[in-house]
Amino acid sequence: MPNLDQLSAFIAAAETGSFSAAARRLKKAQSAVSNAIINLEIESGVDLFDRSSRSPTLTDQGEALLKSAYAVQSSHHDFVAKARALNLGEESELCIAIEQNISPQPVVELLIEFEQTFPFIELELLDPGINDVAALIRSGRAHIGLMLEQEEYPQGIKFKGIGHSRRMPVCSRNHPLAQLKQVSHSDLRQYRQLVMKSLDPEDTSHNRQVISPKLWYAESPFVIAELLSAGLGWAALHEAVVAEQLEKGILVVLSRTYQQDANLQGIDVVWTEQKALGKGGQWLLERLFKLKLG
Amino acid sequence: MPNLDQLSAFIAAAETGSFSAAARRLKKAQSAVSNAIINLEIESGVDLFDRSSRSPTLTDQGEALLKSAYAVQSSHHDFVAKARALNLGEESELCIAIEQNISPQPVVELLIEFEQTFPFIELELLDPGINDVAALIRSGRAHIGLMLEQEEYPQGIKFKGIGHSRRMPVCSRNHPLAQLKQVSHSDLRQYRQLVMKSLDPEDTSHNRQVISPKLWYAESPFVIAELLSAGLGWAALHEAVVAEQLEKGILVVLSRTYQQDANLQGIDVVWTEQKALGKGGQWLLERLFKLKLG
DNA sequence: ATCAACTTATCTAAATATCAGATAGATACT
DNA sequence: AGTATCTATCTGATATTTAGATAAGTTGAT
Repeated sequence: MPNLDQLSAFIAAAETGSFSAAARRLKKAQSAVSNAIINLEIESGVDLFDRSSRSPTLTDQGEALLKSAYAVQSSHHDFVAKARALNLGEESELCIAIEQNISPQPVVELLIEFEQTFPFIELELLDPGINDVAALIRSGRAHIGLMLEQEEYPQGIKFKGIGHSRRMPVCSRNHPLAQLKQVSHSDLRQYRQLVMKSLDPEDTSHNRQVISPKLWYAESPFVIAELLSAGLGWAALHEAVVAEQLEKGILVVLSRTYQQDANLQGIDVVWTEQKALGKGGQWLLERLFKLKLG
Repeated sequence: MPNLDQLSAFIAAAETGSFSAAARRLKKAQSAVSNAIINLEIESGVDLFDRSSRSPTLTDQGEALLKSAYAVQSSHHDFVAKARALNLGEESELCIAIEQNISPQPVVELLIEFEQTFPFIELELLDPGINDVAALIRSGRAHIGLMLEQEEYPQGIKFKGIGHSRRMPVCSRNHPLAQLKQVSHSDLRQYRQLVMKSLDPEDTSHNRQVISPKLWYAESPFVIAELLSAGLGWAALHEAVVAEQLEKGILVVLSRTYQQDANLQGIDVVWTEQKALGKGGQWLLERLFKLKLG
């Protein structure tokens, strides 16, 4: 039953220690504050102030309720602030998809700042497998994505390169390939190759990676890394995926006799202009453009 | 500017999917709900509902603001509930002092239930050294205490025994005393004794514990246990304090040739009736009476 | 003790906000 | 077409809130 004006009067009076001062702060008549607090006391059934002296002082119970009053007031401020943010063009939610092959760390650093700047935007993070980011953007499920570059994108998708990721053939340190000083294509062909494959059945980009005729597929590079760690086959994986296992010595990089320079793959920011981005999305996009990855 | 009635109307309409149904739930006229929501939309500057079809549906922005509206409403409910609790005789805060020699664990189990039963009472826990609980109760700093029994308590303090704690002479496993099969008083007198002493300079109860002429004092039994672990002297400590270090073998109990039965010391609940306890304090007191410690 | 300067409580009348009821127009379903 | 249900809007009645004036109390200085 107590309303927000009564709570504001209560808070102002508690902070200033005077009903009159509270009235001046709130730009209301003294009688308005006095009435508000008396009514609040009647409705809540609690004596909030001890008026025996000149300046009213909070009772113990008043002190306790003051904390709850602050809680109401601050959540109300949040409501108003969120409405204002929406009015100024902030979206209410933003979904970002970062392909698993790409290290999220530089983006996470941006997001720390994002959280401060746009406290009311709800953020969702997706980490799809290879080449699935574009589909998420296109369907509207995600608003901004980071993915390994493709030769062509679905219509309506915009993209911009922001760096590179190194891809390298790796296997378990116990794998026969790991015992060779240098491996050639014909060496690789003798063992099972694990290839990343998109969820999208139309996507055929994985075919360009095929070297060995003995193939298994997985959507997630992390699943592949696990298989490799268990000693199964070899795969071309990105540094972000295998950095930790290389560090620990579980996986090793194969030295190649061939195409030493084809191992750099571009990283693109992708988004769509069909659904216009809000203030938060624009801010994030601009920051992503300034990144230099790899 | 938006008020609580408008937020209630917003929430009810969002939940029922209809302004009319919301009005029925809130027992108001349909026009009241319609006005409330329209005014809320004007004041916040956000279109909350899409009215193009028969039943209004939340816009994305409305969905976002609904969450904030819930936050305001629930904190307001908390305010009202807290006021009601205070009215029904709950204190706003309760301070419990548990002497360090006593294991807090049985009380902690009670407090789990307390937190559910009295969610609005702020609880403070103190863990004073030996014999300082009574002073905290007497000064009003704490409302309920658990302490090792004393022969007499300050005036105005009420107490009730709820169990016992075992006190035993302990020292480091590397200490010379630990090498003896059995220790006598004259053995103990040869080494430094560490004694718990109250903060209160008037308190002389530590004198009754003195055996050795080589004395050091500490307020906290845990500090004494640390000194013992480092190999310094011996002390009579309670099981709650040294259980862990006995388990690990850092400290050992000395086998005595004397008074095998004087090692049980009573545990009292103490409180005062000068300041009447509220509902929460009464509840806790009754539960403490039912405990059987030791 | 007296006074000045400040408090809070209370009263009144006016301004304001809120509400229920009636009505009209729109939508969905039979 | 007909029925039921919905929302927006208008209107007058009701309730609440407000400012201003006033009374009475407190504080601290003179």
